[in-house]
Amino acid sequence: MFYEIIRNASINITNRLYTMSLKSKYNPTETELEILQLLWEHGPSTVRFINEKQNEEKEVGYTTSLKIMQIMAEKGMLEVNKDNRQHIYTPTIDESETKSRLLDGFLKKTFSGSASKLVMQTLGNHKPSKKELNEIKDLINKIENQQDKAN
Amino acid sequence: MFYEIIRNASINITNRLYTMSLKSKYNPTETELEILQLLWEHGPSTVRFINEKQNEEKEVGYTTSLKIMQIMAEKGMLEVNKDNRQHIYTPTIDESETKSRLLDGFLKKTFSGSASKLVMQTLGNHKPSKKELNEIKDLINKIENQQDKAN
DNA sequence: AATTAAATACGAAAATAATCGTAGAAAAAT
DNA sequence: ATTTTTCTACGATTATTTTCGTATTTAATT
Repeated sequence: MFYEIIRNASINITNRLYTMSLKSKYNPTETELEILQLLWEHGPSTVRFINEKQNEEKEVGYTTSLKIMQIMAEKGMLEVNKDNRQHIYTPTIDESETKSRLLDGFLKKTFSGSASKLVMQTLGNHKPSKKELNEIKDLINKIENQQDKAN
Repeated sequence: MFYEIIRNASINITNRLYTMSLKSKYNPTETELEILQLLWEHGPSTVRFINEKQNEEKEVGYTTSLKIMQIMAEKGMLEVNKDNRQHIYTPTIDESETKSRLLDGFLKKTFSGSASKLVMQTLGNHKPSKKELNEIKDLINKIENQQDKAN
């Protein structure tokens, strides 16, 4: 029953470790990222489920979702459990790691790598709530403490 | 002498106002953004100049730069002064406006629109300098004051 | 068991982005 | 004046991403 998924998992784990160590092989395209987000949010899913979620936003043919998810699996970004007819797809890549890599790229391309520019611009455009502001301030304090220690 | 550029300018100003009002017509591609950055940084430039700057990073054929800049002009993102043989290209779109639009898109696609998540992630990955931290803190204070006033 | 419904497999087409080669025009150098 | 260099114009090609149609397989329904 579970052989397949377990076998897949172990293969993909080595796979992931390997490719991760040789530096961020995965650059999800826009559509791929959309699907990753859904999978991260809802956990392992069928094509049908993902396709329906996508259709809440915009019309996407079923075979379109299918094809893309198959390609993602081919690339190693997803792993597939084929035990049942409805295959189940799971991301092999870590959400926050992937996002921070995407962030890095965006930062370089758009803000010439200046993190503070980006932060300022973001805060200027979208005022966060009080609670969020406090979280951010806490983080800043932590960073400052670390810097002080370093001196 | 200057007729051409002035005429172009005025055309493009109305153009810009028009298209801006119907919501962000310009979604520069990656290469286009690269070129925009160079133009914003160095001011109106020739293809040759841009191409040489690009080549400091990676090899790009001259006609490739040319073609892309021509396309950008066609789209209305750049305006061209053709008075002299070496055409001079100028962005018609505003740097910070464009960047904040790109930021918005990225925020939606990658952080489901949560500005504070993005800020936290950014600060976590790239610790800014003391000076930058202070700037950010100032901005946060300003935002907090505004919020207090609103209550 | 036969029919219908719901998946996947596969390949091709459409859309978009990026690169380049070649020709011809204009200027600069000889 | 001729040659050489430096541009732009233009079209074609390549690469990548996205979409979709059709065939086939598998399961569910009657």
